[in-house]
Amino acid sequence: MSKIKITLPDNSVKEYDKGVTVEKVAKDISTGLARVALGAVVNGDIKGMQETIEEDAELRIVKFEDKEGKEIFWHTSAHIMALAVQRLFPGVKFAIGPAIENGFYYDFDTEHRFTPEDLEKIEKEMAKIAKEGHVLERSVMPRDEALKYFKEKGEEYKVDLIENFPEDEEISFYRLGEFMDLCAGPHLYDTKKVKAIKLLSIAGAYWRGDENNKMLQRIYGTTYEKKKDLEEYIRRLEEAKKRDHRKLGKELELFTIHEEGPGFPFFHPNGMIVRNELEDFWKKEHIKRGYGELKTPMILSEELWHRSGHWDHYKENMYLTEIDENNYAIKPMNCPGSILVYKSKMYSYRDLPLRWGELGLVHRHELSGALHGLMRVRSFTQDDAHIYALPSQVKSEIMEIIDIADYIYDIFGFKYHVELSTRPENSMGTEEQWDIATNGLREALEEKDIEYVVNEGDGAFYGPKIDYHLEDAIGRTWQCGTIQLDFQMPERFDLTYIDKDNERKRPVMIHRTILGSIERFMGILIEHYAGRFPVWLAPVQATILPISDKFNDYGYEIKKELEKEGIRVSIDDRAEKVGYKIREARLKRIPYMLIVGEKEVEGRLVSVNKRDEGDIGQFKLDEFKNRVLEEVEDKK
RNA sequence: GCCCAUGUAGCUCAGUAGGUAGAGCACUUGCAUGGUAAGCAAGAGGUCACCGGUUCAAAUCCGGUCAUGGGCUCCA
Repeated sequence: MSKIKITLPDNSVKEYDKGVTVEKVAKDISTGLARVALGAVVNGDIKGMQETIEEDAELRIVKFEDKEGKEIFWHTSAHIMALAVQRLFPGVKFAIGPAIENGFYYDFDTEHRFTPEDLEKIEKEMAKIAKEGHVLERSVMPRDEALKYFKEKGEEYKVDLIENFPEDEEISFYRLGEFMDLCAGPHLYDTKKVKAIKLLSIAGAYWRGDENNKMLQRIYGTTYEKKKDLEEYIRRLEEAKKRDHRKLGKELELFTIHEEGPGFPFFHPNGMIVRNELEDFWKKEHIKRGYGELKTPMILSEELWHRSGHWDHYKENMYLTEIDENNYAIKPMNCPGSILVYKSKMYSYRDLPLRWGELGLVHRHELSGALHGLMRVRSFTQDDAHIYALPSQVKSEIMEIIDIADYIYDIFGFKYHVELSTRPENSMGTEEQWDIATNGLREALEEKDIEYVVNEGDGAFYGPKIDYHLEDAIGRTWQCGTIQLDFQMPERFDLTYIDKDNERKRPVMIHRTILGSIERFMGILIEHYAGRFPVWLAPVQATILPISDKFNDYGYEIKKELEKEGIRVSIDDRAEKVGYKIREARLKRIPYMLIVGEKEVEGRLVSVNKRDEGDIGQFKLDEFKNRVLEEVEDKK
């Protein structure tokens, strides 16, 4: 048997027989790591304890705290759940069961409808299996044998999976007790480490995520090594729910959504303040950067949408209407409107690039089941802009947009990730145009040194795009900013400029948003700040709380003073105790409370209570004024 | 759109083996004039989402509709 050299975590090198298991190597590590080992990273690949090492390698032990460790742990947990389901509900067919971000799921096909009570039963069975301490046994089978095995068992989904594997590969299996599953691993050595189990929800999911396929039943769960960690996770989930923008939106009187208009949000006075502040900020930043502003109509003739390609590629999502027996559509996008403005005159190459922004209200028919608070609605305002550029200007324009996005997201303190979305199936244009456009975006990203993931086939029908994804309170990500490069619309609408050589040429069009939609962005902002908006966005910036109604007059006096400076200030003149008023102001997340009583009237002072900080002392009215104005100016 | 769950006062929720509803907060009024997270008391407020069926009787059982929530992206 040939020998291989393995470098261990303490940098010592040991010699082993080729094909040694990770388990064996782990046991040789003297530091006690083997006890906590869930697997190992070997030459960059994660391996379970059962797997073998075939060549010289560097080995790093993986613990639960590591990303890879959780993956192994939850993957094994999915198998434990599958075994539990097999025991309790014989005849269930198995689809797939991966580890996900905070746990795992498994998809099942059965006539039986799983209920919450079933989840409890399954949980108990899982605990039993974990305790039984089964070792997960890895094995391999040739492809045709594996196919035969699953065909005989009637496991049609496993058969489907294998049929889509490369022809000549061996198929690996893991056996957990009586449950034998098609599986690449890696897995825990045995089930004993799984100590805390919680099944979270039952959901429908299409086989292979395709709505033409059968809908399976998916059970989500999570597991931990320690009970305490599971409790901590559940507590975090509950905390996050408290900052749900739908809950805060109602509590802070920002917006509501009614049965009478599903997906069509109503903004209340408080919400409009946040919205208007955001929009004003947006406008100022864009004027600084050479943008002009447009406002184009919401209803435009059907014929226009045929020309733009939306009719063929986007009709499903459009609302249609009729005026004087002619067909019209409510705009789902702003670009055709912008294009009509462009076409209203002739341009020289000297005029380009043209940058035109539009806070454009669009309507899209989203699937009813996809609606979600402000995050996914049927009418929303895009902070859109279209840039008409010479081909030679495209890259610098894209880089400029990347800079704006950075600048704006940074003000709110957002973390985001970037995706590059490539050509979708149902799209316009030639392969070559798409390549040039996609590479253009890629180069800009790389030149800016921005990390991105490629999202194959998710581009717009007219061009590839760079997307900015922001996180909500519970870690779901939502696309906000987007930069799309478009050679199609200029072609379709015959957009031109006159170049140096006196020839008519085609400009390139860039579609872009930064906030994405005002609605979605506000939703994310609400969750990001947990309703505690920074002073410049807060619907009410300061509230005056007289100690008793004897001091209401003074309260109204200073209210007037502050309003003169444009500070949004309210007064609570009810005959309530100050403790009561403070409680209410806190629940409204008002940044400053100004408490006024006898002491303050005498010295023309305000006693200031700052949100999250409490009493910060007495201020002269002017001092306080300046403090707030500076904070508004600073934005952060 | 599809799967599952849910829908009782403005909000959070209780309730009924089928006999037309209850709490706390909020709201109104009165008393209390109180210095940093809920003062006391009284009052008002609901076609129990909507439509239909079963029944002497339906908020409760059955069916449908609408809306909301979670999921349908994570690839053995």
